[in-house]
Formats: sequence, structure tokens, C-alpha cells
Amino acid sequence: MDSDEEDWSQPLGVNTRKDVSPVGGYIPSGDTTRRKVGTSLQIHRADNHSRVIVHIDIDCFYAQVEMLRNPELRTKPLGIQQKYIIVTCNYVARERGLTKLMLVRDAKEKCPDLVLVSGEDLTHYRNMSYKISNFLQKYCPLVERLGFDENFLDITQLVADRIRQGEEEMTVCGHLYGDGEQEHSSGGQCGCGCFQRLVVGSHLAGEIREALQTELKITCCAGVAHNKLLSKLVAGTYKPNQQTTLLPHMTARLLASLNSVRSIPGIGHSSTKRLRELGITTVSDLQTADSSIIEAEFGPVTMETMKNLSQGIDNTPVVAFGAPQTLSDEDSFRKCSTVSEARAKIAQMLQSLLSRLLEDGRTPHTLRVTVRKMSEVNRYNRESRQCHIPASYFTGFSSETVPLVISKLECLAEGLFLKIVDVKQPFHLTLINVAFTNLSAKTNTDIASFFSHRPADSKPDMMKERLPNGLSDNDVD
DNA sequence: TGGGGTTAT
DNA sequence: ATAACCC
Repeated sequence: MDSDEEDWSQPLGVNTRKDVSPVGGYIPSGDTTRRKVGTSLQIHRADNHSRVIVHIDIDCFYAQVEMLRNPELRTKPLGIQQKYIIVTCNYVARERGLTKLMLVRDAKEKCPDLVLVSGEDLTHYRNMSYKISNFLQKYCPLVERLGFDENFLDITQLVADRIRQGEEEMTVCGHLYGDGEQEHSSGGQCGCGCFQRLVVGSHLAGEIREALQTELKITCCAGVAHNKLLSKLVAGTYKPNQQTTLLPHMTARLLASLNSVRSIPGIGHSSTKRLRELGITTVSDLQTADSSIIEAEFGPVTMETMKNLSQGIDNTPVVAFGAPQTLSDEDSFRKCSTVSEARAKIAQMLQSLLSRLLEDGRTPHTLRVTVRKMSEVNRYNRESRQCHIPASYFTGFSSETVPLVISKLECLAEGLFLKIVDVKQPFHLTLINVAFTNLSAKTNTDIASFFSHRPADSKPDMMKERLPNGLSDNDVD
């Protein structure tokens, strides 16, 4: 009966090792087994087909949110504008040749009747984004967010349950990657049961997408595969509002369809540049490149990760999302060159951040200010300073005390700002970011009021308020 | 390009 | 504090 069942919760294969990403949050990697063969070290990468992963990619997310807010926009070409670019647009606009991250000028030229909606305030998008992730979590406990509009679901357990209940599907729900091409080569059976798992997974994905459509009025694309990398890559095969399933034997085909190593999630701008200097530009280049050449440039861990990615191997787990670790607000502009200007922008951002904090319920223990300075050469240069926020700032935090808290935080933020910018010299800023981090678990208001209603002298020494006193509160963490 | 996020060093 | 990475 259960002979086909596998223990998916335990790492499979031998010599399982959790690789540490060299940098960034998303460089997946696979398990490897090293074997001495003569004098050379052969590396065998183990592909793991035991999981079923779904990647959910909301169609032109910001545009969908705005069309829900104002249904009249549905039939019109719609662009979501941030500063002078269209960050995304609906499909009516795409049929007119508009693309993501297009300059407003170019977009208006292509499509004079384009309707523009400002998307600089992310409040509605953020709210809908969490609505969607929480909705998905009701179906599948293991949901990982990637940005505001993408989610990974590990539905391995759900699939196993269905198969145990006797479900036997013969055809996929939605598209099958590579279907319609010649050489089906034995129908893709791999002998480990992954075919049945992925087919059942495609039906679960279909049901989840259907529910998302009827209950939240949101359409999306989905990719179903045996790991995160492939589920994400295959999700975009048919757009919009469609889903695609990849069987392991078509992996090479999917990877061959990519133009550049840059198309692999996890290989970003910097790695692409460094690979190019090694003469590696295509995924095929990376697959066949000499491992020692890559290792010399990136080190052994990243080399293995990249080699694995180039072959569609990715054993990184889906990590359940939680409350965000950062609450930030930023604004970019052509020029900010006076302290009062900066002060006003920072005050504005603190305002909106505090309402978000109020909703969140947690209290931050660190404040960070980041600035982008104008530079002749178009460099990526941001500088930041952070400081501790005394816990007293947020004791008894409520909508009534917001103005008080803001004024204190403005002082902290200005202190940080002055550490980055020498305001005695002329300066030219193009961006300011204010962030709260180090968010503590929901602070129990009862505990706070318990202490604040006692006579001051009955407080334990450590709980006594330390009012802002010179620089003591402005010390770096 | 913008207004967010994450993790690693 | 910065530098990667993701959207």
C-alpha cells in the first residue's frame, strides 16, 4: 500500500550538506557526494525528485490591485507609475507593446491613451500581498514569500495525502512543459514516483489558483516541479493566468531555453559579470565550464551552487514566511540638498512607518537611515547608519502617543543623518530610506502599564526610564 | 529605472 | 555597514 511513500521530511541521499549561500538570500544548492577517483575529485550531484513545489506568480500584481480598486480600469491600458517609470502594467497595455520598467515617456509615446496610476505608496499592494500569502497558507502550511507577488508552496505532504487516499491522475492540470514537442522519450517516467506526484501536484495547484480567483479575485501563473528553481522557471512558460508542470526529464530542455546565466534565479548582476569575464555567458557555458576555473573565482561552495543551478538542481527548502523583519519607507528624488528638506522627508516617512508599526503590534529596537548620494559615475552607492531605540520610546505606544514618539524618533533620525552627511559641505542626495528593524515580539501592553502605574521608586532599577541624556541614546548598536 | 524585501560577510 | 540576492 504505502510502498511508494517516502520520508520527504528527512534529507535524502548520502552526505547531505546544507550549503551556505555565498551572498544574498537565494542561491540554492544541491546535495553532493564527492568521491576520490584516481587523483581527481569527481563531483556527483544528486538531484532530489521527492518533493512537489509550486511557484505562484501573481499576474501584473500592482495593476491587478488597482483594477480591483477601480474596475473601470479593466478595459483600459493601465500603467502603474513610480517616479518616471512604469513599474508594471495590465495586459491591455502589454498588447500595445508596453513592458515592465519602461520610461513613462516611451510608454506614452507607444500608447497615448495610457491610464496612469501612481504606485509609489505600497500600502494597498502590501496588504493584498499578505492577504494572498495568508490565503495560500490555509491550503498549504509551507509558504515562502518572494517579494510582494511571488510565493513558493511545498505541497509534498498534500500530494502524499491525496495519493494515499487513492487519487490517480493520468493527465496534468494545465500545461505540461515540452508537450507538443517530439521525442517524448518514454513518457517521462523516472521510476521514483515523481510522475504521479507532479501530476497530482498540478491538480492541487489548479485548485489553489481557482480558489485564489474566486475568493480574492486574483489571477496568477503557477509552475509545478520538484524544486524551487524549476518551479519558478517553468511558471512563466504560459502567461498570464495559466500553469505549467515540469517533469524531470524535460529539465534540460527548460534550461536550454534560457538565454543567459542571468536568467537563473540566484545568479545576479555581479555574478553574471564575473562569469562573463571567465568567458561564461550562457547556461550551457556554465554547465560545461571547468569547475576549477569557477572555483578559483568564486570559491568551492558558490562554484558547486552555480554548477548545480546550471543543471536545474536545487535542494533548498521552502522556508515558511513570518512577520517581516524590516519595516521601511523610502523616497527617491532628483535632488535634496538642505537639512530642512531632508528633515521634512524623514518626518513624513516616520509618520507612515509609525502607523504601520501600530498595526504590526511589535516594537522596533533599531532605527536605520540610508542615503544615496549623487555621483558623477553612475555607481550604486548607499550609505547607512543605525542606532538603538531605547525601549522607553515605545512604552505605552498607541495612536495617542504617536506624535510624541515621532518627535523623539525625528531626533534620533537626524542624528543618524548628520553622521552620514557632512551638512557643512554642499551635498546632493537622491534617496532617503528610513527603516525599523530588530522588531521585538508583540510587547505585552499589560506589562508596560503594570510598571508605569506603580510609584517610580518601586520599579526595578533596570526598568527605570532613562530619558534622552546627551549622546547616550544615540550610541550605535 | 523604484520601493520595497532577504541573507551573508 | 555593506554587498549580494530577489521582486
